[in-house]
Amino acid sequence: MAGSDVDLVTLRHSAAHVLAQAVKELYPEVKLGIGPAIEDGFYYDFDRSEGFTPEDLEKIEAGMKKIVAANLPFTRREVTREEAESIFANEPYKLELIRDLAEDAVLTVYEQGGFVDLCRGPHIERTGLVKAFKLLSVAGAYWRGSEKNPMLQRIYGTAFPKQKALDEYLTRLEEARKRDHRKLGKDLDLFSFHEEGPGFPFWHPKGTIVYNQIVEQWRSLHTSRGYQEVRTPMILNEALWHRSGHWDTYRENMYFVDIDEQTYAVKPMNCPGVMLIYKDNLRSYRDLPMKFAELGHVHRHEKSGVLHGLFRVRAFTQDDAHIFCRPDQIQTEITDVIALIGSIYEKYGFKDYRIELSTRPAKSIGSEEVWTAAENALQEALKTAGIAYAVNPGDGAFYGPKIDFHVRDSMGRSWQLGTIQLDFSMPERFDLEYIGEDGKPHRPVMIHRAALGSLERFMGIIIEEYAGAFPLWLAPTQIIILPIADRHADYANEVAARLKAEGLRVSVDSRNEKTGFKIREAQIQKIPYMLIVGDREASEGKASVRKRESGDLGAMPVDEFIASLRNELTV
RNA sequence: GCCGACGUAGCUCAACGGUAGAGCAACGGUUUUGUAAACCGUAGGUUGCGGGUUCGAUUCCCAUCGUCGGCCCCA
Repeated sequence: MAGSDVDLVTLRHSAAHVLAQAVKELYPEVKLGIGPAIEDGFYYDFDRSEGFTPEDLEKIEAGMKKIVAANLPFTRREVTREEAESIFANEPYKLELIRDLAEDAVLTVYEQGGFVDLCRGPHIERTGLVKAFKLLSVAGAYWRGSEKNPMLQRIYGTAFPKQKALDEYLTRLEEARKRDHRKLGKDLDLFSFHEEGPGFPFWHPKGTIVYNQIVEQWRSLHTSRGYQEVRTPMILNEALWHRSGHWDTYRENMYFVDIDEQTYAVKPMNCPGVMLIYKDNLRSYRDLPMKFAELGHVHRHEKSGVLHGLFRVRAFTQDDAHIFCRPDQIQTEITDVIALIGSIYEKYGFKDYRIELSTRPAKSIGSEEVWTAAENALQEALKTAGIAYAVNPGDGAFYGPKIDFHVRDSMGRSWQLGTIQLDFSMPERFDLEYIGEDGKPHRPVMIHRAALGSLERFMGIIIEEYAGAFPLWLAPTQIIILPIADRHADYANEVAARLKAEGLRVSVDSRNEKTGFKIREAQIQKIPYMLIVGDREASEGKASVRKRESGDLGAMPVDEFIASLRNELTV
């Protein structure tokens, strides 16, 4: 398997070279950036003032087909720095790359059909091997990934060894589009966005039911593990944010309001508010750990270009919690949090997740010693728990290092959900204390953590995960009752009342429509169960059950149906 | 924020310089219906918002807001 992965990478990298060759042949004035293979394909960056139109992409694709048909050999050649500089004399970006290569680096170029590119390789043998490829899109991308650099035109494409694999990939893209949460959110009437508040989601009744179900599950798991739920204010005065360090490190993402000649900030994070709760009482070593959970609605002024449905919004609810503990409790606490997060994911079928440890970022607060201590503590906790993890240098929060949970969904996509952040700085800044066994004040440690990350993003993820077909416990409408004709409405309402009495979410479709039509609509609305009731059912106290996934299950007594739902809900 | 594309009825789309059109949904009627779409009719839009060009703009130009695909960021 590993072998074939490498081949795919090589194939795509070579396809990127073919793309660059085609572009250079069509538009010789274009300057080359870089063109690597990426997870699902490849891209190549070009500097061209006019950009590329979809028609240009078609021409380029045709050019690539010719190059593939010519079956040109790729040849590798080692060159001296001087040779390289002369070959790429008209390619400023390549020259920059050459300049930045280590003194003793071996420079290589690859050539096919007169097109030469600076490249480490490897490549496939001949262009004819690029059998199945397609250019997908064009987008701006900063040279070397920095917004300080010029923006180049990036052409994305993908390539596979066989046409069948390419077709399957394109079908998969199509499938992913069908389950896009933005589309399903509209189709299923879950939420909306409006010009009046870009990036601020509006939860409709059905979406709110799903949201509340998630919260209910979250809440019961937390209270049973000793968390105490709190709520802190949405806006707090400027002084607090200076003290927390947000003013200096996070201000550009914050909203402010001026009232009574004071500046208030809308909270972008919940921690400073919770600090005040901790400080409101004298704490004993016996009180620790204290675990304050908060479904905190935070606002962050994200740049307009990054907004993306529910995945990236400007107001969201973190399933936050702050654990205040003694230094000797860090490991147990972190181990507990890891276990809790795992049990929350399990309910959604997310069993495949990986953990990453992120260390001190460039923009941060706190001393070197404190950071090292915090990073070591997290690492120790992970090692003791025997959990494998990768390290992301420089990716931590400004107040401390963190562990992130990345889950893989049913479509193989990865999402960052949970996070555990260890913080020695904030307790320092807020001068938090607890009285130890020795009767003297000591500094507690704070652990910030979230399991779902943001309820909004999580909703987006599970909408796509389930393609809108929520499991019974989450479904906005769990059961819809479909009376065959007007004369069955009373019986339908009677059955509905019995189900409602059981706490089930049920509705009755008594419209003047044919049963086939009502079933079709209920299927499109992805309602888990349909109960069809007519003369036969009414006379026997039964209901014909139709399940969303498996269709007609036949008639059964209403009690029996209720019992089976009870059973399904407790699994 | 940056690059590019796109905003037409509740939804999905058409018309692309000459008085804005379809399907679905909505509403009214007929039908009383048995496991994924009955039939007939009615209504619905200062074409995102603001300027400009033109005899005339949904169509061309400018600006602005929003959305989409990426980049930089990020829960």
